[in-house]
Amino acid sequence: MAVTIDDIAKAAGVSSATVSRVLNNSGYVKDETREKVLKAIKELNYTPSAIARSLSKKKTNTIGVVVPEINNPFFGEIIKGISEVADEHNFNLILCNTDEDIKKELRALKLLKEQRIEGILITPTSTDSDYSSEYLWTIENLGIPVVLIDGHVKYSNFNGVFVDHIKGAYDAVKTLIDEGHEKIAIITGRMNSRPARERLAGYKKALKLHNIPIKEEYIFYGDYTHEKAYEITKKILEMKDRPTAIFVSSNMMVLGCIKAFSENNIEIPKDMAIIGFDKVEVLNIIGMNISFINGPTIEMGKIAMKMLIDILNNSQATDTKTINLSPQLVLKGSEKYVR
Amino acid sequence: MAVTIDDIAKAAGVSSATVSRVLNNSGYVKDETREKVLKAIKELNYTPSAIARSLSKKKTNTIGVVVPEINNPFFGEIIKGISEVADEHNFNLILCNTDEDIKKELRALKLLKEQRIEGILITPTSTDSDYSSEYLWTIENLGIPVVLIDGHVKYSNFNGVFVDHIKGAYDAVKTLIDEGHEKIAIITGRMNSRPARERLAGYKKALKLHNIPIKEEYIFYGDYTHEKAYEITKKILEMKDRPTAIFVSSNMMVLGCIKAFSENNIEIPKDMAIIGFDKVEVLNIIGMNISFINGPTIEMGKIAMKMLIDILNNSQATDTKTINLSPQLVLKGSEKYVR
DNA sequence: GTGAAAGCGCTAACAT
DNA sequence: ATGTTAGCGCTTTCAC
Repeated sequence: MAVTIDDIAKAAGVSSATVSRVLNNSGYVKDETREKVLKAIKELNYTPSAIARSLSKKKTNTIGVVVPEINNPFFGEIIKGISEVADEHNFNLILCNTDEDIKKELRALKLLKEQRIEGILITPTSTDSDYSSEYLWTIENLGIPVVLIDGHVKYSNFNGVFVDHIKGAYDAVKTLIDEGHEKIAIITGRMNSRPARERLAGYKKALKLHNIPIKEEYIFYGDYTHEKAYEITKKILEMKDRPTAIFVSSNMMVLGCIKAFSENNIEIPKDMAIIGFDKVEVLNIIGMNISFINGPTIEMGKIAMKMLIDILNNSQATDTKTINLSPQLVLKGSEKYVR
Repeated sequence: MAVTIDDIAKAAGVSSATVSRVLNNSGYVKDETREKVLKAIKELNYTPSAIARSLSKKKTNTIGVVVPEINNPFFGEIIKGISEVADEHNFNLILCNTDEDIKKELRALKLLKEQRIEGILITPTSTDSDYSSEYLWTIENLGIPVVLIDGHVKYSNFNGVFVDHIKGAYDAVKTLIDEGHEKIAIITGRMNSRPARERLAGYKKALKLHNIPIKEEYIFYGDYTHEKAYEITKKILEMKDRPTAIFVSSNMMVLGCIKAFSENNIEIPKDMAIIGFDKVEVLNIIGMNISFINGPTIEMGKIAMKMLIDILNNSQATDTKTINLSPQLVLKGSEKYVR
C-alpha cells in the first residue's frame, strides 16, 4: 500500500490539493483536470487512507459497538439493525465482544476511545451488580456520546433505547388472565438484573389489577438458564395445587420448560399454558407454537443508531434522551385456557 | 477530546518524545520523569490517539471481518472465535455485515482497504454464482492478506479455513448405513453453493462405497430454507417406496423436516431417521434429540484469526495456506434404524 | 481553477 | 536520559 495522494498528484501532473479536491468533490476543479486525476487513480489503483483523513479532519466516521455475547442471535439482530443504519450514513463499526465480563467491557471502552470513535452503542452486561468505581468513572468521563441498548448502567443516566419490560410482562399475564387462568406461575430471571425485576413487577401488576392474589408459592426464582428452568418446571408439575399457566421470563428458560413438559407428557396448552419473554424462532419454525413477547431487536439497533447520529448532529444539546419501546405480544395458542 | 501528547509534555515539563517513550515503554526514561508524565496523563485524563499512532507507525492493528448474516448464530460464533484471539493479540475488529449481498460485500472490501486494516477475515456470500469481474479484481488486488472462512471464492485461490463437507456428509450417511438403513434420502442445499455440492458428493460417496445404488428419486434439491425442506419432506412421506432415513444438508432445513414430521405424527427415529448438517442448539435443549454434523464454528474463527496473524508475521511467505477441519458427528439417537 | 504550506497527533531517528 | 525534527497521508486556508 505504498501509493499516496502525492503519487497521484505527480502522475496527474497536479498538486495534492487538487487531487484532494476531486476525491472530496470539494472546491472547483476543471473537468479536464478531474479526468486526469481520476485516470491516475485508476491506473495506480489508489485507495485513500481513511486514517490520514481522520487525523486531518478530526473525524473518524466510526462508532463502537459493545455487546456481551456476539453469538447470541438477540445481539446479532441488534447489530444487524445498527449496521443497516450505519451503512446508510457511512459509519464504520468497531465491534467489541465482552463475554459478559465487565472487565472486558471496561477495556473495550478504553480501546474505543483510543480509536477516536464518534460514539458508542453498548448493551451493558446484564448483571448490574459489580460496577467498579473505575468503570463508572470511565464511562462517565469518556467524552464520547453513549447510547445504551436494552440495559441500564446503575447509578448513571445515559441516552438509550430500552424495552418496556413491565408492560411486556403485564400484557402477557393479562392475556393469561383474560383467557381464564387464575393460577399463574412465573419463572423469573436473575434478580440482580433490572429486566428480571421489571418483568416480575409486570407480573404482579397484572395480578393485582385483576384482583388475583399474589401467591409466593407461584413465584419461582430462575437465573435465565434453561437448566434451572427445567428443574423448576419439574417442581411445578409436581405441585398439589398446580398452576394452569406459566409466565417465563426469558427465551432460554422457555426451552427448559418445554423439555420438562415433554418428559412428563404435558401437552401445551391443554395441560399447561405458557408464554415466554423474547422470541425463539426455531420453536415456531418446527411448528411448536409458543406465545411470546417479542422484543424488537433489529428495531432497537436501528433506533439506537439513529439516536446516536442525532446526538452527533446536535452536539450542543445536553439533555439525555430515552426511548422505551413496547414489546409486542405474539400469540400462538400456547396461552389458551383449556378446561 | 482536545488533550494531546503535547499537552501532557507541557504539563509534565518534558518533550513529547519523552511522553511517547513512557506511553510505549520504549527507550530510557528516568523513573522520576516517568512519574511526572504518568501523573499528568492521569490528571488530564489523556487517551492517546490510535489514529495518529497508526498514521505514524503505518500500522493499525485492526482487521476487518466480513460476514453475510450477523444475526445468524453460525456467524456469531465464528466472530466470537475471531474476537477471542484478536483480543489476546490486541487487534481491533471492524465488522461488516453484507446481508448475502455481493454488492455490499464489495463495498465492504473497499471500505476496509481505506481503513488500512492489516488483514481481512471473510465468510463469502454462500452463492458462488455472480462474482462480477469487478469483485474478483478487487479482492485479488486488495494488497491485504485475506483469509476465507468456510466459503470459497470461485476462480480464486486464497488462504482459508474450511470445513470438510464431503467428509462430514460421508460420515453421516455411513452412520445411517451402518445402522441398517438402505433407503436413504438427501435434501440438498442450493446447488450453486459449493458446500451443498460437496455434501451431496459425500452422500453419494458413502452409498457407492457401501454398494448401495444411488437412486435419483431419493435426491431432493432444496435451497437451504426450512419452507422448502418442509414441502420436500411432505412429499417424501407420501412416497410409495419411502426412505427410512433422510440426510438433511443444513440446520435450517432440519427444522422444516421436523415440522412436517410432527404434522404427520412421524416419530423419530421409529418412523423416520434423520441426520442434519450443522447444529441447532435449541432442539437439543428441549430434548428433541437430532443427530447432526457439527461444524466447529468458534474453532474456525479462532484458527482463521491465528492464521491471519501468522501471515502477518511472515509477510514474505507467498504460498497460500489452507486448513480443512473435519466436522464432528454428534449422535443423539435420531439416526437409529428401528425395524 | 490550482498550488504552497501549515497542521492533525503521534513516532522514530538523530542529536545532545 | 531527554529534546529536536522530520515525517506519516491527508485537508484546508490562503495566495495567485
